[in-house]
Amino acid sequence: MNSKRPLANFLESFIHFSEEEMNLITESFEVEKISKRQKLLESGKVCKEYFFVVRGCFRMYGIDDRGFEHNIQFAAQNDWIADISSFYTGKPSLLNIESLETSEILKIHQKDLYRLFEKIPKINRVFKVTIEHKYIELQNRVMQTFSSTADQRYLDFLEQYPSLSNRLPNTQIASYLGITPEFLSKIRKNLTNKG
Amino acid sequence: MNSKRPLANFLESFIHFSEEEMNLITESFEVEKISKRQKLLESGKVCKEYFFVVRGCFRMYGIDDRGFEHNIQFAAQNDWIADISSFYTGKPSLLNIESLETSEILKIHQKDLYRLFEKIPKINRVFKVTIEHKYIELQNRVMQTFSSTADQRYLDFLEQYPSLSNRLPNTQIASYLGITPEFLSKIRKNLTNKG
DNA sequence: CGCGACGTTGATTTGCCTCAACGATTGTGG
DNA sequence: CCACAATCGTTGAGGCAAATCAACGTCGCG
Repeated sequence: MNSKRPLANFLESFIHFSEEEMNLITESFEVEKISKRQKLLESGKVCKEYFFVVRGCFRMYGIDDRGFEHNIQFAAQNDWIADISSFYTGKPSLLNIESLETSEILKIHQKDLYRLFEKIPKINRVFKVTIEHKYIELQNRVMQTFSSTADQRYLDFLEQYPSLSNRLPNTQIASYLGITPEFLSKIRKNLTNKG
Repeated sequence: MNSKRPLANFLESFIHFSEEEMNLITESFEVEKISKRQKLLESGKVCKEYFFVVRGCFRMYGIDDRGFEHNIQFAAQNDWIADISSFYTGKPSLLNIESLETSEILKIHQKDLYRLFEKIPKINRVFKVTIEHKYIELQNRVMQTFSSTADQRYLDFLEQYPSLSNRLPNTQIASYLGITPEFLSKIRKNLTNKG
């Protein structure tokens, strides 16, 4: 199946898998086309699936007491997304996952993933490394949030995620940075005046 | 060795290890007494060791451009601490790890940990779960930072980490919450007036 | 004892939010 | 293919949460 090629490539970039192993893996995933603004996970439900993004873009976000949304992370092609907290604890998720573009994903159900972990233990490593990456990202983000003002964080975002900042609406970027869209607009105005 | 007992208990709470396995594991760790304000890791150096806290308390923190410190996380007894980012990438750390009390730790060198991963693969699971916990903690923290004001975050901290909030100086808690000690003091005053 | 870390308080400033209003752009159904 | 709604980006006036700066009291400890 053609849309499973990116997953195979992604996995191979970590460890080599035999053809048999790779078949077992890719067969455990299901292709799905996702329209814009479609939800993969809704808060209150348990996250039972892990998603690999083949093409398109997603955001994971929470909603606070006053009804405001806050983006926790984005995921574009060749990235993974799931509410790890809910997935591993089995508790209802506090977060939502939603597409920001027409997208295509590969999804694997929890029980199939656990079966893969048993049958092909070395695939554990891929998921361990993936979480480590996301952990590091969050750690940097906490540090950055406490260290710098919003305009610096915006500049850092542009530099760190050029491919994302091109395609995302500013409202989504503002939500990720923890500021209002209005204030981001003012930051952008200031920057063009200077640059 | 008596001070390795807590580690053995911790590991057993996840998976069972044979006596032989457990010996191999505990022998890979070295006991170390740590005095107050002693550093286990200094920014600029590569984090080559993973630490298990037997007793006492530590903080991991970064220093921003203006010289201000920001606490990323605390670790008390039965918790792990290391700069995972530096440990796994091999790059110099941006963070510091420092004791806040007289403490006792078990430390394992990277090469010994990797040897354990090979010889006793199932121990991987313990470290995977540990990182997942810390990932979830960070995720909640980002969400909380963007959602609520400092007094709410302070109350949440008291509730979530009662054993830490008892023993930590308020300056350290303020640094963790991302506010100044002065402002935390004002928050506390307001709360006592109300309560 | 005297020094350094810690906690507190007040006056002032600032980064960012709130609310309201208004173009521009996109998209969607008739 | 146009009309209209919805989303997005911008601008301005005013307000609030938290920082800054400075001063001072307390406590533990070498």
